[in-house]
Amino acid sequence: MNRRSFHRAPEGERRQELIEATLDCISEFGLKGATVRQIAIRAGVTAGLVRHYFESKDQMVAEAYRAVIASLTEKASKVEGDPETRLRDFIAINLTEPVADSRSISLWAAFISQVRVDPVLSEIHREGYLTFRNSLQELLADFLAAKGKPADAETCRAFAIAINGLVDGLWVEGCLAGDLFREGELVAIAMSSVEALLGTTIGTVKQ
Amino acid sequence: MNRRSFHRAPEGERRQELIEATLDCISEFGLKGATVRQIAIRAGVTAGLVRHYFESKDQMVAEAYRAVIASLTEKASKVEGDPETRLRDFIAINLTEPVADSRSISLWAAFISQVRVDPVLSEIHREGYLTFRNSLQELLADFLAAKGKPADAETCRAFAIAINGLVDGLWVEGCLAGDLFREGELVAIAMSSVEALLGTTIGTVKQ
DNA sequence: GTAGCTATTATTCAAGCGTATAATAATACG
DNA sequence: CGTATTATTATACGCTTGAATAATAGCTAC
Repeated sequence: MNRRSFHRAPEGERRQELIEATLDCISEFGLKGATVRQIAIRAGVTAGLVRHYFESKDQMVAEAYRAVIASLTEKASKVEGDPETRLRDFIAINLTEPVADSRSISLWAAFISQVRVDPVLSEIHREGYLTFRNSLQELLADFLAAKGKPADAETCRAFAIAINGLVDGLWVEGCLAGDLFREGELVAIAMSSVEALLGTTIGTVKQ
Repeated sequence: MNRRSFHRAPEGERRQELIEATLDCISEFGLKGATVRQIAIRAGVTAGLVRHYFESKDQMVAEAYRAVIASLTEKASKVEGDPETRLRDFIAINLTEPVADSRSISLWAAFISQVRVDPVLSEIHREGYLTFRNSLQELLADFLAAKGKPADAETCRAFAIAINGLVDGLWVEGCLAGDLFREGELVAIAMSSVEALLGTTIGTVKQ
């Protein structure tokens, strides 16, 4: 009858630990391997506790997805400084760690693969995507205006779609096969590509 | 004792049906929901038959992944005509159906999410990615040479990385939220973006 | 301190999983 | 036409899953 000792965690903290453990398991073992038991082990508790904090495993996973999106977007959303600096930082942040790493894309892909299956996840995704693209669009509007270039809504929309695609695509490439690129190569390619797209320098120094 | 009637399928055909059923289930129910039983139902056979054609479920899934990559790359790999036409077709093919649809990205994402988990899938992915990017790189080399632009290996490599990223990123955007874009908008944005990147027209007509 | 609350553990359950095996029906071949 | 072959079905097995329940241990308030 050796019942294991334990300590009571403050409300909220344990929830956070469980969500983090969920993400760890999904990235390491896949959605299939992220079982309630495995997650509990990772969080250092027993399986039953999950249902004390969440209505179901599915609900916990959905909240974990929200956390992923937040971690992928929050850093880039709070860039500061003049428009040019903000644009440069936006690109660099999305293509370097911790945003660009294999854990991130594992999590992202795991959830994307469920978008068709689970309408809840689908809605969470769409919300996150639009927020991200809109913040990029505003950033571009400021930047183009500062450069004295046409910055009407339609132009900014097209640029935002293109640059969002470019950055996302390079992010995927880098996350999945970072070893195929030289140090800083992806960021450099992104910078010069954005300059070519916008027809302006963004303050990067050509080698 | 009503044993269900059945017909014997020609060798290879049944394998193909099972792989197709596997992909259907993964895209509709996720990797988790793609159980042997569900796959068998989709294929119109009983579960036991899977093990008659494949050593294990995992092996069947790996072969299914090969099929996905093939379907995503084969159309774009056999573009024909002069370099300019081939480049244009390459872009258009990747951003319109059937390559760009929600089923494709569900499958792609499901496998990407397993790349860290399963070394077999990881190797299959890397192989497919490099093949795809190299064919794009050759395409660009031909195109730039035809346009009388510098086409050294390093330049082509950087362009291939950037354009591959751009196309992949737009592909993801379109697959996940096609309804957010106007008809043909993504292709148009891709075309004009590639023109800006390469500093050349590629024969598209500006609206 | 100690009574009460609840966070946490321990245990149990039915359902579903991948796989193994044996029975059977469709085909191929002499 | 009969027989061997094997693709297919049917059934069973051991294991894992998410969830429900009961027991218990740590904290808080008085």
